[in-house]
Amino acid sequence: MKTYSISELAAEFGITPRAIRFYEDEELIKPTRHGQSRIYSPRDRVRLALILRGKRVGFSLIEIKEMLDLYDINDGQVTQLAVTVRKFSERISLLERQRADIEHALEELRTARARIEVLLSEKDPHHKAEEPHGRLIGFSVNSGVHD
Amino acid sequence: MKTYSISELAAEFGITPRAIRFYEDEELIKPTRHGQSRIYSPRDRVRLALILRGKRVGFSLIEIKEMLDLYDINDGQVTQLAVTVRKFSERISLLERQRADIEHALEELRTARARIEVLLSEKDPHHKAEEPHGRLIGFSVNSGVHD
DNA sequence: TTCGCGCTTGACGTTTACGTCAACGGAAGT
DNA sequence: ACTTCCGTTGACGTAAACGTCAAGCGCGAA
Repeated sequence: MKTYSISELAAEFGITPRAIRFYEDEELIKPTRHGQSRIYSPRDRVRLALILRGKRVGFSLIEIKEMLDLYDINDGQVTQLAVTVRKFSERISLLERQRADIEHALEELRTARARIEVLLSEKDPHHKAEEPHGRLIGFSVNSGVHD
Repeated sequence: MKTYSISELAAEFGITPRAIRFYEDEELIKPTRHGQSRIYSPRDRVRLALILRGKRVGFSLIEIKEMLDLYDINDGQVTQLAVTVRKFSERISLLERQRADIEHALEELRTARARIEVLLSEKDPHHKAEEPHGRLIGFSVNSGVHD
């Protein structure tokens, strides 16, 4: 079975060895050892990928640990399934809101960019542009205020 | 024109006055004053909403400030439009990746929840469940490792 | 054997985004 | 006049997620 050194993984994922060791301190991964050196299995590598993805979607390391533990738990007996379901449901609705936020932000950024590009194309190939007078981007007054 | 007090806005957005003052320290909002007290305009309120949405999608306060400044800049002369476009494009692709990450996470959470619910329904109404032996959720080995 | 390289474990520093007092000020009700 | 709010400005504390040394170990090449 293939193994990895800490710096290999660090390079592959674009992080530092320090970060990986930190994840170990926080008990998110437990590589084996060869003497003193850490040896990472493919499974460790997958966990690392999951950790990073978790981070990208805004989870804290503690939350990520909890979720990884939930994955692992079911290797043995099934514990507190109801709690697990509740947690997952909470996560899901949180993520759905976040996705909606992102879509809003994307929309605004895209239209803003489009307007700016119009300005640029008016300036560059021909010569002048005088029209745009007020602000470029109107705030959408109802943007994100909770219900 | 309607105005708001700091605690009004704090209550409306579910944050503390301290947080709002902090945003002012960091120059993300500049309310007017009546004596010592801060007076917030509808525009300030919108900015606050944008700040919070920015946070929800993972921007730092500094990044949010930059973006708000970009919105404002165009009230006067048009500065460094090309730079603006580039920044916006970067943001957009970053957000798109983040959205993809979220959709991955949502998928996994939903299927995991579904499987757990099956286990629960087998346990509760009738009596036993013996089959589930290995782990519940298989890691999708290629999950999020960058290209 | 000595060099350099990669790895190790502390230990302390740093940034972000506020929380948490402390001490004070002005307006409003009784 | 006194208390009660709501607001203010410091100043210090805190949690998360590492960064940044320092000092040392083991191992293969020269």
